Amino acid sequence: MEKREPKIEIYQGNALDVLRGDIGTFDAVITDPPYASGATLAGKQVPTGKKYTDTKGRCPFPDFIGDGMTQRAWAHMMREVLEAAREKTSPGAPLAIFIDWRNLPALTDAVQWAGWSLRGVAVWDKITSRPQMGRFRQQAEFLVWGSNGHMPITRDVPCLPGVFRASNVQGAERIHQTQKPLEVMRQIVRITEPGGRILDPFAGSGSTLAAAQAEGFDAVGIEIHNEIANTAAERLAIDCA
Amino acid sequence: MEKREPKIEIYQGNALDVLRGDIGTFDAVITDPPYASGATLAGKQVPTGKKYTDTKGRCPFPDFIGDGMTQRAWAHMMREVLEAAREKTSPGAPLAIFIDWRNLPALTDAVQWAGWSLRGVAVWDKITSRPQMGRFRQQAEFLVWGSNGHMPITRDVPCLPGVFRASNVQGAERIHQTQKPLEVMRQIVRITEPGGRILDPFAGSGSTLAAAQAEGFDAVGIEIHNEIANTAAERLAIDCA
DNA sequence: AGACCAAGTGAATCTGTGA
DNA sequence: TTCACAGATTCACTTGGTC
Repeated sequence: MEKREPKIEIYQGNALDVLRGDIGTFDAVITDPPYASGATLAGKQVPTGKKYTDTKGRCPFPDFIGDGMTQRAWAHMMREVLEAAREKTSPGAPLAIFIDWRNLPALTDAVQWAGWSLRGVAVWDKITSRPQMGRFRQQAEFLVWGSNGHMPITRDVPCLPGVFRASNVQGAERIHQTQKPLEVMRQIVRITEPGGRILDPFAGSGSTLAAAQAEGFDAVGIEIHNEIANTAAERLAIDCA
Repeated sequence: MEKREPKIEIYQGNALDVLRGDIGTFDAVITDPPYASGATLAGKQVPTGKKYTDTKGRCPFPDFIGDGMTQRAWAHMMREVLEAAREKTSPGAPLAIFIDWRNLPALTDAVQWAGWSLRGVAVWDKITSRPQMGRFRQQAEFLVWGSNGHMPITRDVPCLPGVFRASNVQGAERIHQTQKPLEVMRQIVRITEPGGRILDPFAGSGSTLAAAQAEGFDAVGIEIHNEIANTAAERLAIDCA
């Protein structure tokens, strides 16, 4: 059998608006949303430009939209997007969402409110991170995952790891602040059944899409920020819709 | 300077009752509570003996009390115990609690309701676990940690890892179903300032106490189950109060 | 090398209740 | 009595490590 080239698409726009349009159905939802990490407590939001700066105060990346929300507003937004996504998703399809420890409880709530079955929390071990005297390192990010209702174990998908060990993307490879390593994303997209079509409603630099491409899945990304969407399209050598 | 032998104590009884008595003050709270993981949904409680069996249906360890509660009741119990513990704890003292992914959101709530400042989530990577086709392995447990109010970074404590990789305790070493590896516990108790006194309100097999002993901290454990308390006391070569 | 094991899980089967 | 449904019980099972 001849190998078909996977079809990868990016839409520039708001996830909810795009999901309300005619974009077909999906067999997996895999994403890395903005984290609202400046806003664990109301009134403590930090402008994004101040947070992701290097030691000299430079911030080489565009701000995200969504970061800087309060956790309440963020959870509400996530629930709406996840619900809209679920409505375009086949029964039993998997869901996988990256999150940090601060927003993990809010996200597990949002996932369940949106009608997904919560099934577990996997871990990305970044191996290194900024050390802090007298504390445990902030060395891991989390992958909350679940399914659209009942998920039979007879799907044509192997057993996948529960901890991914990989260093952060650094140097010229890195085109987005919170970019996930391709080797990690390639393992994660394999939760999709062969031939499946993946949705990433917060596509960012397009790591999910690149992994889908590498593993032979069709994929659709949505990215609200124009500049980031164009960078991702360039990386994937496709046009941005 | 001569090295003093650390003082390790175990009380057999209910954590709340013992904490209301005269047991002095503490410089850290480190524990591994029952997870109530059979009861994520009300009405779905599984008797402990049925859950942690091997492939032949054997279960060589006694049940724990607390497992099999609904998540609501469990969260309420945790809040009460953590609040009572905090009242016996010095300002800025660290808190560290093991939990699985099901109860992590409920626990972060309980920690905050009990007046502790939530500071992070570390990870124990168990390396192996039961595989399941088409899923991410359930390969990690979590360590929710925080402090009793403001926690200065000038404490005399080094930088500690955010991910602990260690295999489960197996064979004759294992005296409790859910025993944590000593090498992991030794790293965790080091969150305590030198010379500090550690409280474990759910002592179980006494891994926290053994680690405290090995690292030179005083420690007090509370264990409700008589048989388990005696086994722990034996392991630590002390008497059970 | 080989046996054994995993803070389990899903599917199939059995049991009990109410219409 | 039969059927529908929910809850409870039983059982088969998977990978990679450790002993």
